[in-house]
Amino acid sequence: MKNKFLLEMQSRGYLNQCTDLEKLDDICSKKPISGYIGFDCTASSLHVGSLLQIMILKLMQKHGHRPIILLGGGTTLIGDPSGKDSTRKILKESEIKKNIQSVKNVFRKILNFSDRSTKPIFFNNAEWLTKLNYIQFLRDIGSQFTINKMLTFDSVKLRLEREQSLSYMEFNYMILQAYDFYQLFKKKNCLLQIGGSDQWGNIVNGVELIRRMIKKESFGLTSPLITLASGAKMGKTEKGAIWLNEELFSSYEYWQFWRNTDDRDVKRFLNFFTEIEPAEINNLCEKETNINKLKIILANEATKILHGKNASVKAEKTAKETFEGKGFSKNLPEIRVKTLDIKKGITLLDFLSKNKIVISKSEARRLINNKGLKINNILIVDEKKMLTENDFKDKILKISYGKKRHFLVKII
RNA sequence: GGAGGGGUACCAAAGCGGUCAAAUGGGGCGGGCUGUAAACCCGUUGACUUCGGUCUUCGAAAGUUCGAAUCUUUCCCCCUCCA
Repeated sequence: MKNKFLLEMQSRGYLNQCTDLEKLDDICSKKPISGYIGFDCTASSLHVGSLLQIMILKLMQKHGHRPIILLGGGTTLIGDPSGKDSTRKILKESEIKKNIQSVKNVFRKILNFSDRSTKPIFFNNAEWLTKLNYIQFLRDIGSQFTINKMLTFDSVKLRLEREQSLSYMEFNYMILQAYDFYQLFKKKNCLLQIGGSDQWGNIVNGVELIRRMIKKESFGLTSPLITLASGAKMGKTEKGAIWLNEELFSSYEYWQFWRNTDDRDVKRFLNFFTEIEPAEINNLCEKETNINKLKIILANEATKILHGKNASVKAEKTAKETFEGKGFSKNLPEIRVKTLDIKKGITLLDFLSKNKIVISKSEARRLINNKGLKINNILIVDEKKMLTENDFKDKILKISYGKKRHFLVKII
């Protein structure tokens, strides 16, 4: 391999499988290409599970290629059966529209829109999919696919083997995705489709469709499925997803997410989720004996890419003040209360549940009994405690839920 | 279409008339150790509570009973085998 883009893909561990790596290498070396990745719009934000794909788009830009982002307004109407045991709930068109708008913001933050030659292009496949004429589509596109072959794809095969139902609607998903690639190829000369390893079947179908329809060559490439050292899938934790949109997951929480990376994942993640050169990462990992320093670098770099330098610096400072100092940082999540409410007095239990720090008062009682609640770093033992003005210093008070979750309560 | 098995908390799985807010394991949460990691150890894991209890929960509804996750009926859903 000689192409810098592909070489870096490989050394960062983004490369899993490619339809024809040698030829792609050749083409990429000669001229800039366009490549696309499709994203579902089933939620108003993407989560870190999609971040690797976005990093790949960013890497394309770095090496002068143009990313195309396909937001699946049309395919989200159907639902991809890949890797799913059951049909997922079907969203309303209006919801999908809203999701698309919201998801676009993440790309605007992460990718570079100022360089003309690599400026990303957004597409919504609803543009062509919703206009299809069924009979025409069957004749032109449907005739290119055999059921025999479709049945052999994992997304279908696994469902059938497990005797889980697969609706005719979902069965069509792969054809539609293949058709997307064909459309992008025609519209923007998009030569490459990238996706997670679970997308391999869908991608190959697209490559094949293009070959059959217009006798042109295109390429497919997949990235590996990332799992955490603990075995869990990247992106969702028990507490909820690690969202990329700030409204759903603050930059401080995001920084904390990376800061809390498992030791065993640190080096991989530096390669996956930062823009530090791979050689430099090797160097760092060899030189730095304190792995926590590396985790801070990871958190800083990853946060910078999504939320910007300022947010990253602020998050690091907040973390430092909160975990290393005895005082409390001004940048912790804030809860505002009115003077009057405090003057009247409120039980701690009511306060915690009213401000959604706990889900129920039982949870709060349990927490106190388990020595997990602190106010201004002082352990609370009395579950009947009242919250009064005396608990505040300069109208501020810190509540800690365990060692990691802290809130500032301000009287306004 | 025929025969059988099953639906229990976040998940898996026991319980099969009262002592069941429901064993056990996993997961989660809190604490300890430590490094905001992992491993390990301890505690906790329906809601409300004046800490006496009260209310809701074992696929859904109705019923039997002093008393039902447990028994009966109907309905819904899943699985296995045969056609």
